[in-house]
Amino acid sequence: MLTIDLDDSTPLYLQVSQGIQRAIAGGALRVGAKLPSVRQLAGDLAINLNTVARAYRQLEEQGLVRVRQGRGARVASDLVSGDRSAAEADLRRSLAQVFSEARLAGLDRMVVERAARACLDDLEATKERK
Amino acid sequence: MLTIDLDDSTPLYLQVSQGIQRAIAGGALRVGAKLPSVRQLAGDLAINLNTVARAYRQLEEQGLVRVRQGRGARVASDLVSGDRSAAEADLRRSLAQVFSEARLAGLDRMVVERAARACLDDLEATKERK
Amino acid sequence: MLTIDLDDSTPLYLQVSQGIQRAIAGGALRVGAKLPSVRQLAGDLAINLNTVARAYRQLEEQGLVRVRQGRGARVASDLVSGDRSAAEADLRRSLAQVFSEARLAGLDRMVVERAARACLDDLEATKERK
Amino acid sequence: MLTIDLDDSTPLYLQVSQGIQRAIAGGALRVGAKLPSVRQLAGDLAINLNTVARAYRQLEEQGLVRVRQGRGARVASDLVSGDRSAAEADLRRSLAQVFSEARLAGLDRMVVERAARACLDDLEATKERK
DNA sequence: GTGGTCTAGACCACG
DNA sequence: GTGGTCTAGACCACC
Repeated sequence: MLTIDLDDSTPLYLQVSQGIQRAIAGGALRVGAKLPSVRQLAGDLAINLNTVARAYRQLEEQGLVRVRQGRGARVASDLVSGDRSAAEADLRRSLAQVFSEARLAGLDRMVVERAARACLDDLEATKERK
Repeated sequence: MLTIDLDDSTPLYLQVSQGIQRAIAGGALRVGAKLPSVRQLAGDLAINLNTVARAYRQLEEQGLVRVRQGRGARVASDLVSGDRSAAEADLRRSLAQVFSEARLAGLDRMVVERAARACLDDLEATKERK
Repeated sequence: MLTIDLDDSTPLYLQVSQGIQRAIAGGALRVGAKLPSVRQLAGDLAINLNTVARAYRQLEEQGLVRVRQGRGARVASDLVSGDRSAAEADLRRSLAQVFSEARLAGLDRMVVERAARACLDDLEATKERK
Repeated sequence: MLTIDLDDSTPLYLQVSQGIQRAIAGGALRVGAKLPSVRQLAGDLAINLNTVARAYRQLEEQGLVRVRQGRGARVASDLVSGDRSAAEADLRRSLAQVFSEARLAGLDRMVVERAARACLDDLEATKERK
């Protein structure tokens, strides 16, 4: 579920933290769920321990995860604090770029719309089964 | 229409090339249209000349723009080459991340859907007037 | 009066020992007073027995507390040994940091001064009633 | 002005970031001022480059510093965002602990008061000379 | 030249 | 056994 792609230019620690973010947003990781240990996850993903630690630190700073010395990390929340309208502006900016790239790549509007709907549905899927 | 945000951590040259990509995708810049000169754009945006040059070089590598010595740069195409299905996979990956972030920020599904629709409509708007 | 905050990143054993230190400094626990047993306090605070034991050990090393096998722990002193001028240097270093953080957080000088006075007063309050 | 104490159990990266925080709070580093480069500061303090980088990253996350690729770091603000009343609660908690330690070390109230006043004065000193 | 990322490996602190 | 810190050194991205 959490995969890393060495050919992706996104920093590894971001690939890790974003993967966990998606799992939290989608409900695969509920509040209170335990995350794998830094060492374990580093081993599974075949990346360095410090890289995973940095990802966890970032998630903790966002308030999504709570790390406790010697007791591992748990999901603390499924909401990040911050300005709602700023978030919406960010969303629009990101979507404008993503959609532009898709259209330039030759995907027509219908394909893009379908992909968007599918992604949104995926996101809710696990959540509903609560 | 092309703006630079120095507080955005996105590299300057990417902000430039992405802005031009969006203009091409949205039809504001049609095939054959002349781009401002490197020197001029650098002056307008108050950034380094090399930074703009790098953005143009990137666009040329994508095949969107054709730069000719001494005669400026023109839009060469509104399609980048590349595998269609790879593009769709990229799109889904990007959307999954963008939507996750929006949901974690507290935006509900309806707001996200509306934003997506609005962005897609914006993208077509200019194009239709062809 | 002694509370544990699991969301505080301060190690649990330090939260315990510091709480007892404050009680001794403020006179709530006088020299000779009996401390709760390790087992009892661990139960009350719902934390591990070893954690409390470690706090007591630290207090004993400072000379504030004397633990006697099978007879519990008592306050041995309300003074820690050590260089007076070193303590003053420590105090200044700590205050410089604490005040800086307060000012950066937007608290103005008057608020900070009032808080300092209030804390000092609190500390003496119980003591005076000796 | 910024010194590192290897005998202090405070993590090095925190010693660095706190030192810079104090300089900003005290006005020694005004908004817009350039910080030394990561490499330079690491060299001056004889610590590892990554340790300084982590301190800078932390300051950037707090919004006090703005780091720009290839162009170094500058002071972005002398205020951290956050709840004012939470900051005051933090202040009181910190002061309670610091004052307790001072009293236990044998410093009498007058000495502590004088130290507090001196620290506050120091903090304002540079600022006033604006 | 600037900062960013990643690795490898060691040691410590915590519960 | 958990995470935290620090180091050393390499390579890359940016302007």
